[in-house]
Amino acid sequence: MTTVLVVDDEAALLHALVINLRARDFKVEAAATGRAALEKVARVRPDIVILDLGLPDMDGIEVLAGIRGWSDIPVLVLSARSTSEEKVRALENGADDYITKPFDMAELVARVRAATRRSAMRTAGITDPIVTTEAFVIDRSAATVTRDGKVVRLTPTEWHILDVLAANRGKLVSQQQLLTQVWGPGFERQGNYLRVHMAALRRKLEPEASRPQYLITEPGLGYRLV
Amino acid sequence: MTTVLVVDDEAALLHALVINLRARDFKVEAAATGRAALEKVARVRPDIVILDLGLPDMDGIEVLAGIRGWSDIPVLVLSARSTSEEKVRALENGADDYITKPFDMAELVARVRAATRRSAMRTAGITDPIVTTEAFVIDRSAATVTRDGKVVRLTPTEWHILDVLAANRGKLVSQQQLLTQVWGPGFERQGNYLRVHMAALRRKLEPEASRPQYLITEPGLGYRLV
DNA sequence: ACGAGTCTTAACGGCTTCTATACGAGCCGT
DNA sequence: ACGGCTCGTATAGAAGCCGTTAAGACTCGT
Repeated sequence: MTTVLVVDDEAALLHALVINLRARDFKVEAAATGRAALEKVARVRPDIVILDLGLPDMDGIEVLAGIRGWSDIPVLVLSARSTSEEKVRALENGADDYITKPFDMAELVARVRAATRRSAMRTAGITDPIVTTEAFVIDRSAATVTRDGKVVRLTPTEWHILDVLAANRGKLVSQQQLLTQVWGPGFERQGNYLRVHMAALRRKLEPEASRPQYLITEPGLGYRLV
Repeated sequence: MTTVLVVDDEAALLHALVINLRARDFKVEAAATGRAALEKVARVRPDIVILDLGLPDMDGIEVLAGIRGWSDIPVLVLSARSTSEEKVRALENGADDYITKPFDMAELVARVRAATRRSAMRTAGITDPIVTTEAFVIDRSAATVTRDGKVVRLTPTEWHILDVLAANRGKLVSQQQLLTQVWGPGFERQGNYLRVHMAALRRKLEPEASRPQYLITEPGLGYRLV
């Protein structure tokens, strides 16, 4: 779940923000001073910060700079000042958005979503989705299977099937699910396709194709990768 | 240099934007209709789009959706409407920012900078600008390939393909992905383009063009650079 | 307006892969 | 023990995909 850190010293506004964001399925942390904000950013590691510039203990831009000194998380600035100088100053100092008070709650939430969506894209591709068993390794992003250090050549449909199974490793995947995912809708009756290609997969991946240890069939239901 | 595509049908406003952005060291392209905008996004590949929602030929949100269908570039929406419904609609549909007219030019430029800054972070940290294989070296920032110490001359399309593959080195890049990234949306069916240009690439880069070692084809799925 | 370089388009052959079918093995409840 | 059902295996022909080539269309600079 997305964690939002809200920084504001007005209790009423802070409360309103917390309530509204919680209602929209965000996990919310709150801070009322610049010092507390910096501390919480470091400790909680939120996915986004909503920062009111009018804080009692330090200048809002300083807080922003303090965050930007070591982190790239999106910061959405909130302020009563609407002059373009103020906006430009915040944006040039690393803010991702600038909203003037009073603001509309729906818009603010939409802007929070937009900012997190973009920053999530960045971290998305980093972790390679690799599924391992004792006998072989499936690299879903590279579309390769390695067994005993050697890449196993799979045909397109074999790969598709294995990919679906790997995506639900351990879980049971029904035949219908597999058929529609791999062949598209309308092939739900072609259970024999599955049998043929599962056999090919086992021949290539299982140590003993006749006694499957990893590509398990769940009679009457479907298949499972363990 | 950062390239920005400005989409607006009011000649005066369009001109003002172009002038101001050029003065701030942006490379600027312009479009006056939704259709022209979509075409230019695919051809020019700007780093950011400034999109006025009030276009004569199609709904601004449609244009936005048309871009988002295949590309992640930042889109900054411009509109005369200031209701929160409109803002939310644009932001939920993939807009990165929403500015209401009339707007301050300095603020707009600051917001453009903020959006490009964030999107640049994404491509910077992840992909190494230089990709090396045993046979040749790809310098993505200089757009050159070196083989045996000599620069290999590539045609624009060849380079574009190689660039996409290099950005995902080791990973499988599907044919559709390659086609939309290189030719733009609507070319997903032209698999033969890929065949022809991949052949040319291999002739120039592979030691043995008939037995590819680096530009690997994964039948039925796509290509991979190793 | 011309020419060099580039992209599109279409066709073909070779090879791999999928489909479709048939048959045997195993499991289950009666 | 037996019939019914599902699953695994084998195989031959059909279909699909890829690499290659070459010719026409196009773009650009001269």
